[in-house]
Amino acid sequence: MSRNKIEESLRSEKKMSIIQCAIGVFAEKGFYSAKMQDIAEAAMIGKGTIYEYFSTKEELFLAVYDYWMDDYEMAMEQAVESHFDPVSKADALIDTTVDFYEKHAEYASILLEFWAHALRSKDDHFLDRIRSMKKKLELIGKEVTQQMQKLKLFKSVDSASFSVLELGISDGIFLQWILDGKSYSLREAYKFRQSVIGSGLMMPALKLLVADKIEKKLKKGFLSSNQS
Amino acid sequence: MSRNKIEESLRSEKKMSIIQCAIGVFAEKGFYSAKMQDIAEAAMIGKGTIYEYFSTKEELFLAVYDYWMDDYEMAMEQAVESHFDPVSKADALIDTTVDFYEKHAEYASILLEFWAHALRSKDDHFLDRIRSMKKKLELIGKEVTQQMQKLKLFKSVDSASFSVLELGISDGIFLQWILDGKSYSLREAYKFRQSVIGSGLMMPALKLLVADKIEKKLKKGFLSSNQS
Amino acid sequence: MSRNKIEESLRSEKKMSIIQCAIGVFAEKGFYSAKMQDIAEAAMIGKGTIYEYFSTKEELFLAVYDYWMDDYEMAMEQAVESHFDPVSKADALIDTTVDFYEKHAEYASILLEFWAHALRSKDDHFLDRIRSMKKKLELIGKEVTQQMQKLKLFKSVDSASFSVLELGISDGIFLQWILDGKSYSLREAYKFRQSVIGSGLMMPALKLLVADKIEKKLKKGFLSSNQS
Amino acid sequence: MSRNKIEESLRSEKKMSIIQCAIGVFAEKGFYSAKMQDIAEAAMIGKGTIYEYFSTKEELFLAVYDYWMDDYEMAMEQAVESHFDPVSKADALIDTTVDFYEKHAEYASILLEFWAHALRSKDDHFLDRIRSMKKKLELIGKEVTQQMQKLKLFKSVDSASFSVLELGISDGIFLQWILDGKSYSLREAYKFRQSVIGSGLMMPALKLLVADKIEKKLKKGFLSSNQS
DNA sequence: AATGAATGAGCTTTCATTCAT
DNA sequence: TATGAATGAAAGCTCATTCAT
Repeated sequence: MSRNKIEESLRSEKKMSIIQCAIGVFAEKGFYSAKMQDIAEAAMIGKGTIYEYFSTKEELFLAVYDYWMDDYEMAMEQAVESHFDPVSKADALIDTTVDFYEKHAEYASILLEFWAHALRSKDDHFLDRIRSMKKKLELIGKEVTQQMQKLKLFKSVDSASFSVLELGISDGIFLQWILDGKSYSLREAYKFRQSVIGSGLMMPALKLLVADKIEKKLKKGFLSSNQS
Repeated sequence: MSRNKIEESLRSEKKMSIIQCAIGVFAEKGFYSAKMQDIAEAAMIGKGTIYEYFSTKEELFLAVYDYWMDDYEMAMEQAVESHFDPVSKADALIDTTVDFYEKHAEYASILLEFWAHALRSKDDHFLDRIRSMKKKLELIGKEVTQQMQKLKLFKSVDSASFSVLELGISDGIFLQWILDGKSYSLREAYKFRQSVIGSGLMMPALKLLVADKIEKKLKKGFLSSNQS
Repeated sequence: MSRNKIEESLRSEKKMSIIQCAIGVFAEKGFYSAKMQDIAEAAMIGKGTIYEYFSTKEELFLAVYDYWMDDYEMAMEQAVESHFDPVSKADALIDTTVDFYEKHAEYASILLEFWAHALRSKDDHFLDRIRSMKKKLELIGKEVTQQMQKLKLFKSVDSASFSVLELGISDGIFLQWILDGKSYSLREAYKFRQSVIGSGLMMPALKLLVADKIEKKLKKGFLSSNQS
Repeated sequence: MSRNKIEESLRSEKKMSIIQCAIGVFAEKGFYSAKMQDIAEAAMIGKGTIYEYFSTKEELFLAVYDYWMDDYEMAMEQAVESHFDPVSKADALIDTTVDFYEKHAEYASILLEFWAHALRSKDDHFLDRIRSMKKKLELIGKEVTQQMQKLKLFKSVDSASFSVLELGISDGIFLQWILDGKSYSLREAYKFRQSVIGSGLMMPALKLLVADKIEKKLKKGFLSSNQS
């Protein structure tokens, strides 16, 4: 590696370190109550040093979001790529999402605040990031849905609409879970959701195979604490 | 009405007026960027006067949320009470929700911010309000679901879990709709959701009646702009 | 006086009080080293209060300059108006200038800094003030010069150019006096200047009357400390 | 040249290069707004390198002033030395001054700021430089004046006072010229000044020779744009 | 009750200076 | 010698809150 590249890499590493520290502070205090001082202290650097890497607090906030979403996106992409049949893919996507959300549950407030920020911000910078992320996820969902349909596993349904709906449901469940104080299993909630939806969209062929399991799941719900 | 009561009533009216003006300001600027001065100006009163009714900015923010949620709650309660059969009730709930969300779309960022605020706040004040609201809505959902099941319209499903899921889905769809720039019809998205879920949970008796309609809806999706 | 006017007047008074305190601080420390805190302390008010009257530090600086120049301008106008013959007017103008400069000698650095600021400032706000002030003084000088010429006391000279020159000379002498540590009498320096110039521009009629006096003045100079 | 001397010389050269670059930056932005970074960039060296040559920003500012004044002083000394008769010397001094000021007009704000700085500075460091410079120029002026008197070209006038006055006038005219946006010829203004003063101090012998020219100059002034 | 002038804690951001390399 | 990453003191400005009227 050339001298230049090493420096570049060091710089990038330090940037990451700041971002990681910032995540914790933003999550705990929120964008406005998080002070640059706090973040600097968390990263054990001088206040001014942050400004060597990010020109404003807002930019750092954006970087935090990006860092996080890149992580999620990569995980999701890997999930689809490592499976061949769409049913496994769908399962893997849910698993990945649940893993991610469970791991980052404490940072949920950042997500909410970021969305709020984006909705209000004059420039579309923030909103654009969110939408570009959503587009990618919608695409993944759409493809899996279409594969399901091709294999006659799913009824005929507008795959784009369904993908958007799925995304909304996913965020919605996560949100409830957080607001409910994580008092139940997020994974079970996702599976329950899958049962409800699957129950409606599966073609008879597939349905027969899993009908019993689904029926049981529906009856059981996800609120009882001891899940099998 | 006694002298005292009249005064009390006047006081309450003024409080409402402040809240109503505050909603707009909070929605536009967000909690932190909204200035007490802005709110005072919007309400055409002096800055100090706000403090006669609310002791801090945070308390006013809380009042704004309460005011809003009370509205929603009342509308929802009225929706269930004015219908007898559960199917109409379910339809009415959706209608009410869509009406409410469409009407207050511009205030969505408050909701997000409030949630974020609540998740972070040391005291559970904020979170408690949210949960108490959620409990009420979950109860309504649970009852309707149980009625559906009693009438053999719905499959056997844990009504509490289902109600929680429904709430999450509802918020999730709204959120996507907002983040997507309200580029499609919120009502159609809700109906699509209903078709997906209904398709899975309806008992054959009910299903036969609406199978065609549902099938069409699923095929069509909600993203095409000109909805019938 | 109406309620409104009283308030307006109080406000104006407070503004003046801030300006007066700011003059001292700006003079002592210079624009950049003068802290808003310092000025607030000098005025015995809170830091924030200054911002109720001036929106930025720069605006306060401008106000300080204006306050000062208005003073000077008024004194100069009064000087010309209270005399009828141009010779007395010229004497009065010099007296007024010397009085003013002697009184405000300690604030000279503000003047210099203001000029420097004006020369650099992107917007012509500052420069415009200076020029408008200069225009007024030039006009006064021009009129007196023309009156002198009309009365055949002065040789034929371009009155506008002469007025500009006089202004430059006036500022220049003041500047030297300050930089020389006020080691001689400013008034004597001005009179010396008047002798030098008068000696050149007076018509014989006037010259004869004052030739002796002028000659003495020129010989004596203004550097010897004990002036008669 | 010894190894040591060569290094010394190189060091000195680099110092000069920094000073020259600093002049431009100080002039454009002013002492406070000029950033060491800007200066480093202008000199195409690292920020830290400046500190190898100047221990503080203030010292660099001082060096800039010295560099500049040394230039002026040398030019003035050369002007007197290269002429023998005092009239030519006086003309040469004016020419040199005008040349210098015209060439460095853009740096005028530095001069003003430096003066302001000097007047305020606790230590007399800055003020001493200015005074030592002034002393040299006053001496030059005094000698020329005395030569004029010796040759009976000038009336009897206190040469020291006159020299101080001349210096003040010179700075004053320059200042006006700058503040007036250089809207007229600085050289013409200086010549006009010379006519006014010369007219008063010349002895009849010299006066007769140039009376016509002077009279014309006085009538014409220096404000009309197309000068002959 | 209603007001808005006054306040000062507290913020982000800047930048001269240092120092390890 | 030359560098520029790191630093933290410092300052302008904001705004929730207070309180005299």
